[in-house]
Amino acid sequence: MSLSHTDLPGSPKPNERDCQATRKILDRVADKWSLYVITTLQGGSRRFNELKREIDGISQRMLTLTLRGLERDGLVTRTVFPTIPPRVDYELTELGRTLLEPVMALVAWADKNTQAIAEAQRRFDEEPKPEQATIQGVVYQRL
Amino acid sequence: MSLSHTDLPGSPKPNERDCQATRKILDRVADKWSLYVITTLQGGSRRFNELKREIDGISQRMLTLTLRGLERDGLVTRTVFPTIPPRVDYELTELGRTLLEPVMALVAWADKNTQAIAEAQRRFDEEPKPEQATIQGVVYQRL
DNA sequence: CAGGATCCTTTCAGATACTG
DNA sequence: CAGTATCTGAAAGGATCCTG
Repeated sequence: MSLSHTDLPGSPKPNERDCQATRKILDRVADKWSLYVITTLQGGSRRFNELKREIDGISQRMLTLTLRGLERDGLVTRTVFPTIPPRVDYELTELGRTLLEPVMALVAWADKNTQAIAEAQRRFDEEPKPEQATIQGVVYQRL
Repeated sequence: MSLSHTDLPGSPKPNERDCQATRKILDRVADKWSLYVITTLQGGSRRFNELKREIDGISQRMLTLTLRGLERDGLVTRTVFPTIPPRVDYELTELGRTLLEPVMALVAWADKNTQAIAEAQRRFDEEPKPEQATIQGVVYQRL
């Protein structure tokens, strides 16, 4: 499922269409901000600025773009109330709520393994680098 | 960001440390290439170029970077065989295999809902844009 | 309040060349 | 084979200003 190269004639393409489709969905779902928006909308509908406040670090621009993408994919509904000041509510669709289950499983996994990963990182970072070598307990610096 | 708990009103930063940690993990896991590498390693250990061939569209550089990140997080092991030519095997760790379950659930979801999303996109893209308005069945172009 | 439009900087990622 | 190093164009993303 090459994205943009010339496919050689004769190259086997099992079911390239499905692969690309699945891939595109994963690209969206695997997106950092999408994930945050979805989990935040778990608690029910939110207004634009509520989302912005609850999703720490997101800019107004990225929130808009992310919401548009999710809306386009049918995962989120956008409801405009023509009041002054305007009010726009975002809510998960039925499809969006089905996505919640696998996504929350992922979040739960992350929550649970925070410690283990932090320790793995510490070990990795303390490994002797190519600039160093530890020989019989003595550290040598590469010249 | 309140991914896994509710923020009490009035408490500005409940336990930001845990949130940020979870967030970092999600950032890695939600990464496009990480997801592909993990699912590809589901079938057992792979060599570098095997991964490169099976993950279509990934560059050698991104594969290296992704593998380093996963190795650092303790999700993948890297085994070097000092042969000529060299051989390096990558394999999911125990921790990495526990990640497989939520990740595969996500992939299954994407697979299952490809059609629904494609239709939602089609509907969205056919909606009258701000440049157009449909009034009583007649389409007007904004000037 | 909820964005759209711009500008502008930073980061990402592909292509290429080189190495043990 | 399995990388590392470097360069560069493309893209992401933040900051800011403006409007219905």
